[in-house]
Amino acid sequence: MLAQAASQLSHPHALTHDVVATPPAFEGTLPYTDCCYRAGEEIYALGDRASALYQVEFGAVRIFRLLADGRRQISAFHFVGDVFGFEAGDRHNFFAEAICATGIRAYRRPVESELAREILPVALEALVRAQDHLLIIGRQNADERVAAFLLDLMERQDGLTRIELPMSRADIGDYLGLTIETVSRVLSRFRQKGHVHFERARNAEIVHPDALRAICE
Amino acid sequence: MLAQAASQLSHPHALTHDVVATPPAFEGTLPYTDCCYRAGEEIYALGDRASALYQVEFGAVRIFRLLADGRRQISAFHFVGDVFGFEAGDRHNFFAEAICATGIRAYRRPVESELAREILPVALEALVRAQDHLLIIGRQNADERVAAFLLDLMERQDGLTRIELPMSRADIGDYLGLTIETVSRVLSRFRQKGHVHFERARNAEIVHPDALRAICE
DNA sequence: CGTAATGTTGACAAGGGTCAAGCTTAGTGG
DNA sequence: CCACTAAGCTTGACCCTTGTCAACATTACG
Repeated sequence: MLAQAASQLSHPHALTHDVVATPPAFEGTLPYTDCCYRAGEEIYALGDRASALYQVEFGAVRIFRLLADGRRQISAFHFVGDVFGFEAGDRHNFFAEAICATGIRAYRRPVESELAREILPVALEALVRAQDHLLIIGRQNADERVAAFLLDLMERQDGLTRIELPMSRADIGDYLGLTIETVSRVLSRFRQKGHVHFERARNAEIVHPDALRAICE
Repeated sequence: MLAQAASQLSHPHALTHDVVATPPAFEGTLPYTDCCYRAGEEIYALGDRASALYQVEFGAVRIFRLLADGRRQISAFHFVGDVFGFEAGDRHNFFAEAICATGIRAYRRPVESELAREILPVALEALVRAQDHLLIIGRQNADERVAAFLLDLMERQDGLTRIELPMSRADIGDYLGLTIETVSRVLSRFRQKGHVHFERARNAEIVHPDALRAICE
């Protein structure tokens, strides 16, 4: 597993281009460099100059904002193949951190004219995702939110019922607008009902996807 | 007031181009037609072909989604000058309705290559707005949400402390992820504390903007 | 002027948050 | 290799914010 090799790296550092087989997002169009991050490491911070586009090669990334008192809202998780890091201005409006040992391909930001065509589809998709998320957080209860989250994870992991949850319960809570405790309680209830089986806290088998679908309507 | 003239129209219909002085969003680049809508009228529905971009000339628009059981999440309000209606695919993912008598300029959707450069900035801005909204709904309480909403309205109405709320309490609730009753109670509390003065339910004076800023941090 | 839609307020209930204790797991160092 | 520790997770008890239900007030409109 690539993540194992990566976890031994003490600092993010450039790799050669042929380490990983992730298909490039901008095939043949943009120069890039690869970089590894350990769990919890910052990829960029709010206010940093937005000078690159990023693609996840392996691992997972959380994108978030903070309120003055420390409350955190995770607006997105990114997994293998996902592209992120484009911004409205020339500065980042968010923080990005590696959730676990993570490889990132950084594409030098193309000039404005080319950039538009390249990333508009990605930006529009991100917009739809953000608005879906808004519906979930604004109008669904804890059970519905967690069910939708598990189904989303499943779909993004090739639809396989065995899923990994690389993020902590705190991450899930901050993504769904819930507390750690509520996330934990809902997952326990799903487990008791037999909808999900947890081998470990971060490895689950979705036993009855349809039960979850029925919950989030 | 243009809205008065518009409110007499019985059906949406094309206007000549020189009725309103709103600066076009795509000056000289795209052909357009103008159209009027009455309060509550649908501009487009989920699933409709996304064949145009829209700009508000006067009035206000709500963009929303529905859950199967009728719960509604308003993802955005659009006011004079705002551009909306771009989508990830070739179909609309949302409903758009006029909140009050509203004039809309519909630009024929440009070909893909031109489209990208035109609307990328608008799309990125919408993304930031959606993600801001996510933080508010996911991590702020009722007082903070309503305070942030009032300040947002104020800023978008030229920063003047006299603001209009064209939308109903139900709209505000569905935008902020609250019920009508909670919105009403919070507004009453703000009124009692002297932060806001309501001349009518939909006309307010923000007496102490800083008090509201302090509330939403 | 009368009616329906919209908004306000109150009483009560419940979903989810807070605080606290205990359990599991992974990582570390002897 | 095992024991210790810290971080992460789970569970329980309690409480608070917000939702629900209902009555009433106000406004807009025909």
